[in-house]
Amino acid sequence: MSSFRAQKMAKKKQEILRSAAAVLVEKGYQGTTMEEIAAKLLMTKGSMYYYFKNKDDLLYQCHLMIMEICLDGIEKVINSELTPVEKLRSAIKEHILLATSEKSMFMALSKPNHNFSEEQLQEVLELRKSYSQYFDRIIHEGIDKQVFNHVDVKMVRLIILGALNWIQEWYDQNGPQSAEEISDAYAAYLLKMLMKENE
Amino acid sequence: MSSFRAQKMAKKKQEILRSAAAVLVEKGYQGTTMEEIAAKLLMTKGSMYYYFKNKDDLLYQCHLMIMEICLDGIEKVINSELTPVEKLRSAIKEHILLATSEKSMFMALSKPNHNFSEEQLQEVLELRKSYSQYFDRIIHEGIDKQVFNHVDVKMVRLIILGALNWIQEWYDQNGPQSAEEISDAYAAYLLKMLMKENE
Amino acid sequence: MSSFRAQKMAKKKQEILRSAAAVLVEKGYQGTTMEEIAAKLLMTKGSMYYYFKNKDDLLYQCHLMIMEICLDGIEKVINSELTPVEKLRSAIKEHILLATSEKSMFMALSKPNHNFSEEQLQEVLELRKSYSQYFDRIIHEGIDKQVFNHVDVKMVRLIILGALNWIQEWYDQNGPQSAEEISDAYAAYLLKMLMKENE
Amino acid sequence: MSSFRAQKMAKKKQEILRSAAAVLVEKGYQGTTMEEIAAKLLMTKGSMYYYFKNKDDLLYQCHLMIMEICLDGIEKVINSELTPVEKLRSAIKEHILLATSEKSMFMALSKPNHNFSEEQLQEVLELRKSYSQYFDRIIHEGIDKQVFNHVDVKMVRLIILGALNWIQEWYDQNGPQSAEEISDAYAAYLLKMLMKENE
DNA sequence: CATGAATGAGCTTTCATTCAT
DNA sequence: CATGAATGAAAGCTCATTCAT
Repeated sequence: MSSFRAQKMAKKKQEILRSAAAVLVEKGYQGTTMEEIAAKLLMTKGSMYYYFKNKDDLLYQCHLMIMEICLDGIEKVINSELTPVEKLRSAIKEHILLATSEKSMFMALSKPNHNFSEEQLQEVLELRKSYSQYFDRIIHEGIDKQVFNHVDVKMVRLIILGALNWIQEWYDQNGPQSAEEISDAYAAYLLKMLMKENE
Repeated sequence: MSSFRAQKMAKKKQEILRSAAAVLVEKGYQGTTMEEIAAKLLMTKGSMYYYFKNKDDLLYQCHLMIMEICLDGIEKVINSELTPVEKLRSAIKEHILLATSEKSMFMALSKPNHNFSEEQLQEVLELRKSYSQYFDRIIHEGIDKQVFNHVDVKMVRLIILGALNWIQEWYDQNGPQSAEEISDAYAAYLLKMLMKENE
Repeated sequence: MSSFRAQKMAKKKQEILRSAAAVLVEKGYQGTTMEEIAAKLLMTKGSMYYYFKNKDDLLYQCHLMIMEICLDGIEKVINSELTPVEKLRSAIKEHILLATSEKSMFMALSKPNHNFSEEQLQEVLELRKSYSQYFDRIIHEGIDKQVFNHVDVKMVRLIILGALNWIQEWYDQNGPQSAEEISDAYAAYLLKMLMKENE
Repeated sequence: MSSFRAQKMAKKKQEILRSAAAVLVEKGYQGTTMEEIAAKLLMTKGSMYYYFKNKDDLLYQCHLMIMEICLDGIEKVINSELTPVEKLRSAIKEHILLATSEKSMFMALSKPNHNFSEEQLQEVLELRKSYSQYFDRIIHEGIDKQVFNHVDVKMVRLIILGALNWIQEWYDQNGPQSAEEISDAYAAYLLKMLMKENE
């Protein structure tokens, strides 16, 4: 069956994407070289062109992969039976855990690169939008159920995601705070923007 | 007077830095070329080496300039007679206004580049730290005066600055919200994290 | 076998070095461009970076190669069964033949370049010293065997090597004197500085 | 009188030439920059174009100046009342003294640069030839007067000049041997090639 | 006259990409 | 499939040269 081959290829692709993401995070788009990505996998530069059309394609797929992981995470939250408060708390924690876990390649996400084709760019933005909308949905749900204040949903979501995305800029694996602690604190403070002020 | 010449040179340097910052924001460090910076000023790339030792130097000075502008802004706030609440609100607004105004070259600030010499990196980090500390000071003042809750100052400050810095990622000059509106909303919501919960 | 690949690469490296040496002789260090070295081999300058880290590295290896050829030549002479007189004559002839033969890239040797790293410079100077010392050894042997006068060995050696090295400055492949004739004459005259003056 | 101006200009030219020669010796033709030459004289790059048409011109004149100094030296020797032996000894000493004296810019002489115009090149070669011929003349005189052996004059002269010119490659102002000692030794050994072998 | 400023040609170097084997 | 080797476009940088002031 050709599906065996296809599967094997998909595995390899994933491997490459992971390696690429790691370099991407550290060096940025233009600073990431095919050589370096390949080296991490004990491959040669040339080989990667069997799996990906070109560098842009590779990095594009990299984006997709990361976004999918994120979306998987939040979808699980959305579909759970939690209260809005707990959902938002979970979503925040999930995001931070992903963003700080070693394999996280989140940073690669900022500024989806200009080298992307219009089509690719649209796809990435679409996924981002989906992700945002999941947050919006949680917030709306909270407002509807009257546990959250009547806020400007978009603004609050932008604040939350901004705060979350900034974490990679300063997070240090060996720093004093664990990802766990950070996510607890963040969830607590950010929820204050939303919660009705009586207890 | 030689100071005249020097002044003229300084002016030109500033011009270049501004141009550099603009490109930097759009293309990122590695994506920024001397050619492009120069082209915006109708200069040739060769000319830029009359003013700056090399690309790294140029971009380093770029960082310094931006940071100084930011620091000037917040220092004015700090030294004002405002209440802590108003100070924080002002600092947030100031930051957003700077970050969204045409002169904003804020984005250039993320990930101070790896090409910086150790010395340069230290200097940049030092300035960033100063900026952060000003926020911390305002928060502390609020806590001392019992208008703010007893929060983890560092965490809250990271949330605030994260939210603020993320604005450049989505802010669109021609978008529906003015910088003014955004800053009002941001200030309002972010302050909720801090304010005592009685009305 | 990987040794096959390695060997092929070594061959190519040698080819490049030879080309480099030729240009080096004609244009001097700073005047030598990667482009020109490559052009002679119908390659592109970019390709050369597959074989050598950079221009300095290339030219450094060039030095090493030439010195090794020289050292091989004189070592054969040193280890022969010839009398000191014949050894010196042979060494002189060998040097001139090498210096004038098409493979001569001798001139490249003058003024080992300032771009060399301290380490590289030391290595080159070390090899030069070895070469000089071989001449010294022959002279000493002649003195010990009482066929040469009691001379200041260093001075005489400097005179000899100076005279030899200068040949490239004026030697013309198509000139009236063959390398053979030149080397005969040089050997004869230079030996006069050393020979005992009896019959 | 315009001759006053002319004289002043000539002085300045000489100054520049001296500075240029110094740099030339150390860095080689391509390695010498107008900037560096100017810096040594506390001038600016641009100013030098008032005195010299371009870099090649400057370096050409540099050659001329040096050659003239050399020629002056040997002409004095030639026209003296010394014996051929003494003349040759003097010429050798003179050359070495010039070549090692701090102001010596001899090294600049090797490989008159390819950037010279045909005309300039001819002129330089002409002067060199003159210099060589003076040596030839001394040798011939010695042969005629039967104090020198019947040698191949050209060969011997090439050996002598080669040995002399090589000195700059290794001479070190602070080395163990003084220029005086070196020139004594060189003169003594080189003369042995020529002297009749009886006493 | 001297110079500050600008220019542009030319160099070294990097790197995505290709392709024969 | 994988890779060694080559390519060429583009970048950073240097420097001789020019010119208005």
